[in-house]
Amino acid sequence: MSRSGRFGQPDNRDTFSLLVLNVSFRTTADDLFPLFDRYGEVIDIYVPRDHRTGNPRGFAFVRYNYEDEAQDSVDGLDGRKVDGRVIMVQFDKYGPNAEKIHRGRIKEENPKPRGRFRSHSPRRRYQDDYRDRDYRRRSWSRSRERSEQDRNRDSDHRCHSKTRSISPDYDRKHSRYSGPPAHRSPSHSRSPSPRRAPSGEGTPSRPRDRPSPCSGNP
DNA sequence: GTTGAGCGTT
Repeated sequence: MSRSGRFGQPDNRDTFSLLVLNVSFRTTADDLFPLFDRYGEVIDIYVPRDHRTGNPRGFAFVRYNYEDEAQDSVDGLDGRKVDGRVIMVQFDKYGPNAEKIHRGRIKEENPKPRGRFRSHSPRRRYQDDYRDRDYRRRSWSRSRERSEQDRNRDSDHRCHSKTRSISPDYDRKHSRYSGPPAHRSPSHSRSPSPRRAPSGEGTPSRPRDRPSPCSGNP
């Protein structure tokens, strides 16, 4: 629940979401509530956190009922120092009302760029990013092939400097921690491990299946 | 425990 206390039911349909960037890691929704509530009625405030550490990511989302209040909040809180950090308030580009923001009078009512903190913030257009992001996702198929090649090359490069002085036994014992890069992914579904020793010899390594290019390659 | 461009959960 994004309710930070007395927040009612947030309506994503008629509400305007504001993105607050440059927020201190210690700043919470409760700290931003009195600040944004001054310029208008805050519907809801949400501060995304990291799933790994649980720490805030450094930005928050503020929802308003009317764009007027949102714009007023942006004009008033944008560039304001909060918790010793200068925050940047701007409209979200992913919200349902993103189009209204672009075609709305928000842009017209702001003909004079304050140029206070936007000068050193060369943020790219999200429209292009959105398309670019989709393009990257489709390139994942080819990314896999490149991954194998890179890995192969890495193996070759390693046999020229390290594997040379290390015994296979030593590598095998420590191969569990420094060998497979997927040791950090507990998900079994993600790592099907297509190449696994069919014989239960108890040797995770496959010296026979994968001959060393150093010795078998003059 | 850290960090500093960016886009979010029941």
